Amino acid sequence: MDDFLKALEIEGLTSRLKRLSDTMLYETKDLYKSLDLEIEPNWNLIFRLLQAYQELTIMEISERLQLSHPAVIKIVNKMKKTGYILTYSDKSDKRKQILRLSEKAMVKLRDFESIWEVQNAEIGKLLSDCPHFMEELEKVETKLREQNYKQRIINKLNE
Amino acid sequence: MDDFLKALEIEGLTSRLKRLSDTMLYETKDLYKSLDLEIEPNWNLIFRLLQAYQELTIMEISERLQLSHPAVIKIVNKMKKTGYILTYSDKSDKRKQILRLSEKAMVKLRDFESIWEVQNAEIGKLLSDCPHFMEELEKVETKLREQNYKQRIINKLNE
DNA sequence: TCATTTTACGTAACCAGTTACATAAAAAAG
DNA sequence: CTTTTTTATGTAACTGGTTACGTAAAATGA
Repeated sequence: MDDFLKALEIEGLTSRLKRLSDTMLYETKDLYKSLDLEIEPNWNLIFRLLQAYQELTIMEISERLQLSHPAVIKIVNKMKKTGYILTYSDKSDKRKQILRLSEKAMVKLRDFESIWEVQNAEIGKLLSDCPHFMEELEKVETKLREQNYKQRIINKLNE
Repeated sequence: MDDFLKALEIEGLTSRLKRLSDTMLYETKDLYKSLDLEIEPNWNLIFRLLQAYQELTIMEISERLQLSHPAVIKIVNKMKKTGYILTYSDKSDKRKQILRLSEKAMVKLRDFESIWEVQNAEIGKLLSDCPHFMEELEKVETKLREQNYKQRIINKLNE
């Protein structure tokens, strides 16, 4: 079966990126379910952040991951429900909720680290004959950070 | 602001792909809204398919785009509501719904083609110093088609 | 020809994101 | 001080995907 998105060349690119990212997401969910791991795809990001910084607020996570704050709230609420994250409110700024990893999280991390390692190795293999992929992805991200996609199109239309 | 996902290297890749694909999706929606165009991101895929094949069923679209059939039904229902798609049921197989572009779609397509052209040119520019991106993306897709991501991990764990 | 299996479509419930809006606390400005 | 603006968080409604399940028609096979 030929891939119509590929045949569209440039016009199919964003849909292919979405397809790839959705595939990774749903297969990873399925993987964790099969292995009976109490974790979701992308929770690793929060674990990694809190490993690196110990304590962070919702907004700090939101900025560092470049995710909207409601998205972070949703992830964090689930991780609180499973007992991986503890929160308390900042004494000097009562608006802020300070997040840190629980003892349970520290213990579970050992299991999680080993599966993440396998996943990373497999992704490495998928990229084994793609030596420019990461670097070129970064170039695209950088360009879009300098000027966003929508604005690029608007400017072009006004030329 | 440094990008934490980038710092995660391989481990941040799938989240970066999701972030990029979400960004393109939401900015494109926003773009069409600003321009008052009665179209959604990814409707172009259906337009292109029906331009190429004139008539297709839900399942044929689903296979060619590698999207689940409920996803196709949702897109197509919206496009029917805006009057771009006409349907009738196959005489010789009453299960099948045959889809084709309406006259309205053919007229609107002229406007849409011109904005898609600008979008494609801009994406081309984003990729201008990424000569391997499309080709390497395809390599990854091919590998995942040969054996899916989940199975790769499972196999590795059983080694 | 009739029972069984497969296929096409549809619906429901879920998921991970978004934007838009509300509220309360902190910071800035008068 | 007090008013105004900004910031941190939370909630609601929406979006474009998914899987799971149901149903009717077609194809298969005994």
